[in-house]
Amino acid sequence: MAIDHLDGRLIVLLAREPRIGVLEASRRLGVARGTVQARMDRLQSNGVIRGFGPDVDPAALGYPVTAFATLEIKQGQGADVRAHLATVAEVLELHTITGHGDMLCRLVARSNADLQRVIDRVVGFDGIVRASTAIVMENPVPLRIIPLVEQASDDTEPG
Amino acid sequence: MAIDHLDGRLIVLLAREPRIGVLEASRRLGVARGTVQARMDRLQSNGVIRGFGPDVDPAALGYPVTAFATLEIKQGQGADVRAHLATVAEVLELHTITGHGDMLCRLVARSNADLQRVIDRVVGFDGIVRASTAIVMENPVPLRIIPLVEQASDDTEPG
DNA sequence: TATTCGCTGGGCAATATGCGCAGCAGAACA
DNA sequence: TGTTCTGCTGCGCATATTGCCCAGCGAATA
Repeated sequence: MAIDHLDGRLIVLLAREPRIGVLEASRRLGVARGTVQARMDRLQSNGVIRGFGPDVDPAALGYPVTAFATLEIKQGQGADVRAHLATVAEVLELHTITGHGDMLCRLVARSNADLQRVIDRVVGFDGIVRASTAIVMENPVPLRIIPLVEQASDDTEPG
Repeated sequence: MAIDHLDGRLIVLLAREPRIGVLEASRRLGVARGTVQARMDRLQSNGVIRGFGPDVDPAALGYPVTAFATLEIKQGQGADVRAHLATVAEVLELHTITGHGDMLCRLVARSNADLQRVIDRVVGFDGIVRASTAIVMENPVPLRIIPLVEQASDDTEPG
């Protein structure tokens, strides 16, 4: 479950040079090829590494606007709302949360005007009582995981 | 900029079988190897595909708790706050959003109790006036991009 | 009509992969 | 103290893939 320092270095290396081969990775890390192979297998069957899916930029696809919407759901309609939102391609992720509002979702749109269409599509569903939207202006820290990986691997093996 | 249907199929294929080679991809798509190579190069230099970084699961690293925090920032302290949050490994992403100079960030923690430590760390900074946190309970739609890719490629080439 | 562009299909040397193997050091354990 | 695991090493081999070249060809374009 926990990762050691070699795992951490391997993940960082993979993040930096994603299309690197096992052999080259073993050279960079200074370990045997079989070791890298075994570590990668373990990390993947552990679920630490879910996959190596291509990291697609919505903006480059023509969806440069990102927003977060907090949704208030009618009692007992949760499952229907989830199913509805799953069918909307512009809904990139959906969470159920504590506190004010019941769900939080990340939306993308082709423009600010187009965002209105997306929101209408999202909230145009019976179970949704109210939606409150915040448009993203800047993204000073894009989604990242490497610092956490380094922290986790340092926790395990301080050397 | 826009992607055609072949690009879409290629991205979907890469998403489904990430460690696939160029040759195998060309066989699956029924096109020449050079074509796949050229498309991949183009998608990457376009910025449509940012990379193939390993998709690491924070939960498997020992951080199963996710939360979103909305921050209220003291006027003119934005840059300092951004720099501060960038140093906190548990801050996985940070956005500035519309409203009153506010920010939205995604946090992870080792437990609900540990989340308190993270929040203290986040808000224990001069420029932050107030923080409101929503803990994620379920994640019905994990971060995804494939439906949007399919939509974008269908827009371009309906056939 | 001439040109450009993207795709095809082939060939080539160099490289990487998947796989198996034995040896070895350290840790756990009786 | 001796035994058993476990993980890493370093090696070899057959096969598959890569990176790079080329000429031809059809469609769109000037």
